[in-house]
Amino acid sequence: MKKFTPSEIEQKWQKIWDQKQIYKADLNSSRSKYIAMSMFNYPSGAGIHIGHAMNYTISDVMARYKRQQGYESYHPIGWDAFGLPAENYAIKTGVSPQQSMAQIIPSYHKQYKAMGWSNDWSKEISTHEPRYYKWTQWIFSQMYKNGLAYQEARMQWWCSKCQTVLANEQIIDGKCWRHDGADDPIVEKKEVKQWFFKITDYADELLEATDALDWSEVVKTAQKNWIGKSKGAEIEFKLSEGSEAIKVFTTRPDTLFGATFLVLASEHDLVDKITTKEQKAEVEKYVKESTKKTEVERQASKEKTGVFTGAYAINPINNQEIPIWVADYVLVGYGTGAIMAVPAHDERDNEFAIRFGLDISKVVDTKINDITSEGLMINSGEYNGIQSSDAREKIVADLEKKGLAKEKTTFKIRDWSVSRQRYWGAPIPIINCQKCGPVLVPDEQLPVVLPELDDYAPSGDGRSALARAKVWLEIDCPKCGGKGERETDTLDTYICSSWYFLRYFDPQNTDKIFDSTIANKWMPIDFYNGGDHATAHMIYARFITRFFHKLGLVDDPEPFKKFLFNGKIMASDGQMFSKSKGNGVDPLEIINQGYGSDSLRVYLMFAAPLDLWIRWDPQGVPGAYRFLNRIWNIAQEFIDNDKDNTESEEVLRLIHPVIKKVTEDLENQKYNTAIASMMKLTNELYELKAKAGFIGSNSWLFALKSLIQLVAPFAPHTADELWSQFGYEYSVNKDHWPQWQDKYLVSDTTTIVIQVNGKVRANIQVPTDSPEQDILDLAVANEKINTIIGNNPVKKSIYIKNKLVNLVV
RNA sequence: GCCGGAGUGGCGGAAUUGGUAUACGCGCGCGACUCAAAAUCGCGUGGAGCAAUCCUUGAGGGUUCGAGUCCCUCCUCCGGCACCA
Repeated sequence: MKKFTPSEIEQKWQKIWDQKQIYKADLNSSRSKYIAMSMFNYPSGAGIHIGHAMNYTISDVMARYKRQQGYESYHPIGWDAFGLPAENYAIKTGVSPQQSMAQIIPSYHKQYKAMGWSNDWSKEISTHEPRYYKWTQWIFSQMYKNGLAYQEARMQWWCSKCQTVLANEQIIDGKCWRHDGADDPIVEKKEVKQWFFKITDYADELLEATDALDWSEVVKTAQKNWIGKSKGAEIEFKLSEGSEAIKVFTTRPDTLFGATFLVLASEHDLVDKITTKEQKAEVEKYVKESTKKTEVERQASKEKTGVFTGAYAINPINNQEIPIWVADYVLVGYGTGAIMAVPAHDERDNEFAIRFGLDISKVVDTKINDITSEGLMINSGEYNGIQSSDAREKIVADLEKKGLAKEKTTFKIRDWSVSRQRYWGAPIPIINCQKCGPVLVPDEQLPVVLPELDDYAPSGDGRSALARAKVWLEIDCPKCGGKGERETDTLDTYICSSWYFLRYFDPQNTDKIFDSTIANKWMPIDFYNGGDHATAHMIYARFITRFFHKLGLVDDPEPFKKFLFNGKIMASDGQMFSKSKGNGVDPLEIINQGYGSDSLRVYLMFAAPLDLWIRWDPQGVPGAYRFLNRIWNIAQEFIDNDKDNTESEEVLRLIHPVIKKVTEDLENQKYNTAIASMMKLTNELYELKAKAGFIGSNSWLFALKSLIQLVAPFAPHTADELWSQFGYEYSVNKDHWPQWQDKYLVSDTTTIVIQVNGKVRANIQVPTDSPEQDILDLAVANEKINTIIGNNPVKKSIYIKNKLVNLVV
């Protein structure tokens, strides 16, 4: 009897898979397509850890399962290579990021292959290669040409450690996402000229399409909140003096009679113009201080702050003169950067009014403790007595006739800032001409190749290291031929990752970003998973795909048909894995201990439902190993034994329900219960073997063969080895999935539970589908039941077919 | 504060969606094999009780023949958003 030696068989099969290219997908195949993938990886010097092992195994199992079912299954591979870590490493060591990627990526190949992931290496891509980022730059050009890319000076979040601008989603608790430790600085604001993509143009359609997605609910909610649509009205308040007017956005126009003052954001354009001489010094001081303050500081002080401008505006509904204030609780980036304050019906305004002694006027009759709810209108002139929800529309309609209001919808989502003042990214294909301003690099001159440098540190003036690359930098304007300079900003790496899945279908194309015919055959991605990026990456990818859809490049506007937001794996002590804590677990270490990657894969997929966070259990892999070893041993026993041609219904009734269960569980990514049912089956086969010894029968062979097929997505090496030992044609990992037969799902006898008053008292064996009366007779006749019921008459009985009977006495 | 999700043995977790609660695994205990250990195999394992039996899905109440599952009140934990007008 052969021993189970994962280290031998895993290497053997990895070699064979490589040689025979079993996982190479034929993109033009006439089979039905299936594509499963996890978010691609950022290659770092540290290599993969157990969290990656979990992520990538999830999609590999799906890809393998579908491949076994006969689909043309594509499990692509690529690298998200641009970004700060490689650049920081380059700054420290002088080794160029290009060079370190050339070293790191091959070492990742080894790790990925050791995990037994069924990637198609022939179509590998990496975002840092010019042949890839040529098309990242092309996307920028297309955005520009379609009016969706623009440049604007804005106050931006700035990380003094990275020396770069940060997007909102890169700020965690007021600190840079890469520098969020206790000693790290809080992000600052700095005025920088930035390139933006107009994602706000797509806000509505992104939101509309969210509900229909087959995605983890948490992610859909997060995206909806992020887009943050609210319907309301824009209302114009004329100033008491002068011709200026202030527009405010409100979702509660019904409370307009209660608007007793206006508040402008510190950065609002009119602050300067309207402030009176007397108030000027105080306002200027306040504005200066509050713009310097970071988000954290603003939130930290719960006390509302603000200052009176000295100016007044006219409430358009009742012509009352109300004061205009400046306060930092009003945000410049949302709505119009100005609000009408209704202290009677808004908690923040209420707090502010109390602090500064401003008028509070109740205009909706609400419950005492709930000032923000709806009710009947009061103190509102002709609108008194009607529902506030009706007044909302009426007031807007009435003011609209006078040109003082209109219905308006606003969004929380901001345009996507895509400029980074860093070296290691795709250069923005723009030439800044002294005469013409920014001019697009002509498409035929793409890619703008990133030059290798001696020093990769940012130039300190806010520009990237590219500002020092003289030869590269200086270039004539493509429009007028005059002197120009290349843009030194590079593109946010989120752009690289927002379209990579499409390049998987045509990775070598030098003429087009991808061939639409192939892409349309393969899109959308059938299965996508990851444990991060519920908003940023997942929204950007949707945005870019929708943009491509409008360009006519893809038919389907949504990229990911199914998205699983999986949980993460933590250290045994409940902390996150981290290098500094030294609590990391290296998958290769587990594999090399002799357990093999199959056991690791089984453990990771068995430990819990995939959306749950799990703790690393050192006993888990040995447990999974034991299970595979049991399959191995029972298979060896069959091989070593004499065969007969007998059939056993008992065996078939064990295996067929498991085939059904595992198939259905895989469809729903319920891997843990799929594995549990295979473990249970294995145990039952052992029991049966001890009891009745079916080892050499046809049915036994069928059961073992099916079990090997079922376990193959999780333990592909072990499965292929046993498959070949059974003498079947290479490979179980392609086109071999068992089919269950319904006739073996039901047994001819069933256990019926007998309850008395809802409590389980006995169970009886009866022929399946017995008539109700037979069951009731048997139940009442049952000795144990009889003693419980005694002389009490059965008042009522409930019978659930083939399950239970409940006697009420 | 708001929006999600979840509380089940010593632990990770099952439960056909209202029908035998604790599947499967880990851990633990006992036994077989062994000079011994490991590995492997077998048996046991929610709690209380000698037992019959009783109790048990965060707490309390309700609906029902029957509730982990549905409804109400409360508590705790996790995740996301957070002065978004």
